[in-house]
Amino acid sequence: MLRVRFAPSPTGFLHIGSARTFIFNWLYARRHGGTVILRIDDTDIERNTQVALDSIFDGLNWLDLGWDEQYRQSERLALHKEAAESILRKGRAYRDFTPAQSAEEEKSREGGPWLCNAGMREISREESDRRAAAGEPFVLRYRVPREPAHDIRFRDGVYGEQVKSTADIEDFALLRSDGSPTYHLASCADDADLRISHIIRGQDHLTNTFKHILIFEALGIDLPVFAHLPLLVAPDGTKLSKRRHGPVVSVTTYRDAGFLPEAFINFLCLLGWSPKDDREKMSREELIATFSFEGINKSNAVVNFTEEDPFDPKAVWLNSQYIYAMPVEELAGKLAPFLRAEPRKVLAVTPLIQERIKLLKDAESVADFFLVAQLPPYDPAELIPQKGDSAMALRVLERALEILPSVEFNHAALEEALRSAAGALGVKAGQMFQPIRVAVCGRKNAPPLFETMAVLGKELCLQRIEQAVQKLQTTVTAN
RNA sequence: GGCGCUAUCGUCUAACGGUUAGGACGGAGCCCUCUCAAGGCUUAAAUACGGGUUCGAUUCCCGUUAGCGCUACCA
Repeated sequence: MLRVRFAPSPTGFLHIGSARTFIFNWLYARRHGGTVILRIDDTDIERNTQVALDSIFDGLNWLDLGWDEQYRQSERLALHKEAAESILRKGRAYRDFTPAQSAEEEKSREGGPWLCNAGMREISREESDRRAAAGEPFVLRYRVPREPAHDIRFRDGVYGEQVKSTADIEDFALLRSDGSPTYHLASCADDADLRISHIIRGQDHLTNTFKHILIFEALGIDLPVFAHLPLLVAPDGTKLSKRRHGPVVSVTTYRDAGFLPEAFINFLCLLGWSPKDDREKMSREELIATFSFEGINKSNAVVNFTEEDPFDPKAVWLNSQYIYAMPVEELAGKLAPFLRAEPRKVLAVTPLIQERIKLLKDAESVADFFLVAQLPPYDPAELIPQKGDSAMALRVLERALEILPSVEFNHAALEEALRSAAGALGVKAGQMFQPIRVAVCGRKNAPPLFETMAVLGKELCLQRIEQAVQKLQTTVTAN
């Protein structure tokens, strides 16, 4: 039975690298009919926060992929302790009574590899038991088999054969001096207990895997399959981090900007993985059917964001492709929270802005003039058409005011009326449309004029054109 | 410092010894067009460096350089 797990620790919001790890785990499980386990790795009591935990669930829920089982490490401490004791009983761990070192002392040992605190490995079991019973604090360390050293090897699903000598592995901690389990112990004990068959995680754990293999061996369980994912890095090449890069790496930032979860997932999949053909936009089903470790790249992938633009242009482009392909009713539903207008209005506006937004949030600025009662102030010079003057603008608008009351507000009738009016005035169609567009929308760049006018309605259009005429007249007299 | 991983256009990537080194995003240009978009077409842009192996290396090996990761009683 194939079982995978995603194990975030609630020390900050869910970041996009973690989200990708989750997605790849999910895809792999769905592809092979396996089980997805969400395990909250909250053994670091100092740094865990409820806000972070909520943010992780916010992000995960938004992705809408779901999972099958859920656990919390802090509720499984007895299991971790038991694992630690069993390792100690087997003689594969020892108590280290050395007091915790300060940061400065840590620095002083730089220059050579630290492997263990000399002497502590050799303390007799009797003395060790006695001192522990007397209440002396200790760190429980793995007794890494050295002298003779031997190679630990495994085959990574992505990186291939991996070898490391035990001579290069330090006696890492299993239990802290307060008795709490470290990440390595808790993670392995849980992976063993939950019968995780495939561990798919970030490449930052590649070298930790040797330690984990030692723990699994001591626990006496079969090794799972390991597959490590290349890291997501910032444009400066450093690992994405909440501290250095801020909210741009948070999944909820993407949600709030109006990414569609499908597009976001699609984008993340393309970072460090390739279907090996030229497909870019892929549905959830296609991703499940295509995903495999063979397609995963070995080198880190840059998420291309800047201070001015927090989102990778490719993510934005993919999102736009999903928006363009979406049925109007569905898109209108997604747009509603961003537009804060009545559903009927949103539905009418949606087809006009669908191809003009890349993020749902863009709708706000693209569709504003549809939704406000009063247009924000604009420069009357905008009303002047190409190769024309304010007199021409005035003639056009006044003419529009004459003919529009008797025109039915639909595409065909408006086009017919305005084109023939242009002919009668001796101006080009564009010169006719431009002043009206600005009068009605308050700016030069807007959706197609006739549909726009139809949605706005006759009354509002006439009102706005009248206002434009007044603007022009006051500027003319002022000059 | 030690150990490990990685290295193709600005970015994401394809080419698992033989290609004019392909695609996508972004850029530039053209077309379409009532503006803006969308769409179509065209274009610039890469094998980090140095040695091998081979008839032939982006591809295999070694070295250099660079980046990243681990080296915690963080995860």
